[in-house]
Amino acid sequence: MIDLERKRELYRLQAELCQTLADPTRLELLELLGEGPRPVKELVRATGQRQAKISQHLAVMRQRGIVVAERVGTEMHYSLADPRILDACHITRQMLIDRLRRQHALAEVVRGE
Amino acid sequence: MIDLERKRELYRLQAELCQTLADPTRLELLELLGEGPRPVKELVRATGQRQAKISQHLAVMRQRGIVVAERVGTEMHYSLADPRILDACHITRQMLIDRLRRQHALAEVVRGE
DNA sequence: TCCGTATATTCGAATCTACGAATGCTATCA
DNA sequence: TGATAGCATTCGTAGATTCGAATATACGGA
Repeated sequence: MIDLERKRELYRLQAELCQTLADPTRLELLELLGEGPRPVKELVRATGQRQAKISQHLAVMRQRGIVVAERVGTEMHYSLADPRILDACHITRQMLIDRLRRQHALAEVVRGE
Repeated sequence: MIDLERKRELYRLQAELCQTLADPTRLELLELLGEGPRPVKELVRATGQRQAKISQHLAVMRQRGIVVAERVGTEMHYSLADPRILDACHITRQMLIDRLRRQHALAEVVRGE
């Protein structure tokens, strides 16, 4: 690779992005936002978490450019900055589901012996 | 969703997987392993990092089932447990590259004024 | 069996992260 | 101009993470 520094910098940014995805609440929020823009109130309701917590997580994702916010009257509407983030999430999720299935199948075999 | 608990547990596991990806060295290792199984020595050489550091990161990924290790004579050969992990990485990376490009284009416009 | 190469583990310090609690800000409406 | 609803921010703390340094383990060859 010609520019090693640039490559390393990209890995650093990518790690930062992954770090932002590394929280169950944030993953749930992203899924919710996948269905379209949503006010904070609705996200709080759907997740059942405290308002401050949701707001903190939204702030993290906003700072990292994963979601964008827009004021609509008295509400703040959040949406995905780039829907491709969901593609990545769905791949990792499918990997997990497949792994769980394999483990389950293995457990069946062991149980049957 | 019928089983909210199961959904939450999946988000937890998914967050754990993302957490494992949230390190530049580990991302670099995954890319290297994408080209095929590699001995630790080679990974140390390619990254230019200390051996202990590489071994620690490999241990983390091994424990989380992202890579698998096999002894070959005196060496340990590591490989990807599921190549789909690279698909997810490439999506996030492409998102970053596109974002950087947009920022660059915007900088050009500003500079030209 | 002793040695060297290859790899793994342990430990401690520095740094980061998520959460609850409390508080602040802003727009609408009476 | 309060008052209220909706949301953001700050702060303190418990727990997690990363790294280097040191040390341990495993295997093949002499």
